[in-house]
Amino acid sequence: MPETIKRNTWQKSAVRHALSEAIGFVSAQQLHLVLKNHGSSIGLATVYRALNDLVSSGEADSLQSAEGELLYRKCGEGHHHHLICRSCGQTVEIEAEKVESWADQVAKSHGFSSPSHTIDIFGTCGRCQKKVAK
Amino acid sequence: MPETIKRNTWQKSAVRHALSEAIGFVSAQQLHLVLKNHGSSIGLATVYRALNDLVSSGEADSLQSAEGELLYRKCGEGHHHHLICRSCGQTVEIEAEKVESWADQVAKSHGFSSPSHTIDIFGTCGRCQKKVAK
DNA sequence: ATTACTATTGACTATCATTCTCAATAGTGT
DNA sequence: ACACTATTGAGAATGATAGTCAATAGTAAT
Repeated sequence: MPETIKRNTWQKSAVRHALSEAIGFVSAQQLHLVLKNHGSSIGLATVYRALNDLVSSGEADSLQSAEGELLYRKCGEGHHHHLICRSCGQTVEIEAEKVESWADQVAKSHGFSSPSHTIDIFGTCGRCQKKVAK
Repeated sequence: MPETIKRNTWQKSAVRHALSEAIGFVSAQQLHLVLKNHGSSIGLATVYRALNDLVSSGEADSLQSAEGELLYRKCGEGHHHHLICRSCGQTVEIEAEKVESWADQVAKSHGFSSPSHTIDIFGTCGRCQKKVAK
């Protein structure tokens, strides 16, 4: 029933592009700032909307930071998880087939259906470790 | 240096108690409502403060819901993870030693130090599956 | 008990990310 | 070019959580 036809706007492309330039995970606010600084007149609400679209179309991944902020990242194919640097946000995509199946199995063994999971690893990357040891 | 002596107040006990009565994870707001409904005059800010204390003293666990809300739960000993029902919030504590060590190993192999992780499994529990099939 | 000290409280305000509203604008197919 | 409507942007609204500060109430010593 809700058959809304999607349109392509320069705003959406701008968000897509800004996201692909970003290193690691970025927040909607950060992206908006970057776009503004580059002279764009895009609105904050639009950035949020575009980001939501990208996530639901599978072009981007999102996760919550420790502070509850939503962070976004352009992502490759398929299902995967992340190893994220706590201080600089640098991200490494990791595969976790074993853990995936473990999670599904645990859910089933407790009678839970349609399992999904949240698996993310945080740490301090090599570069940031050196910085701290200044 | 900051050596603040903790005091025991009926408010803290109330929060502790309300938390232990709760099934699964609950939000600070929910707890506050429950306490109010039971005639307590406790303030919302105090519930938040008490909850934070409980978490940092290890008496409770916290995690973020899909909507970014912080949820709390009284917890047993040691490090563990959760299997949570999406619709009723019922929680099962699960052990995941294999996954723990896997996570640490992945972090180390990428040069990340002091690893921590977020591993939670969501699903629909047996009871809720039946409800839906009404 | 009384007192002095200060951690804690509660009502309120502030913050901050995210979402909503709605009139104005701009893709899209004809 | 034209109508149709998805999308935009500015600002207001929401909602969770944190901060402020005077008043209150644990606590230990008297």
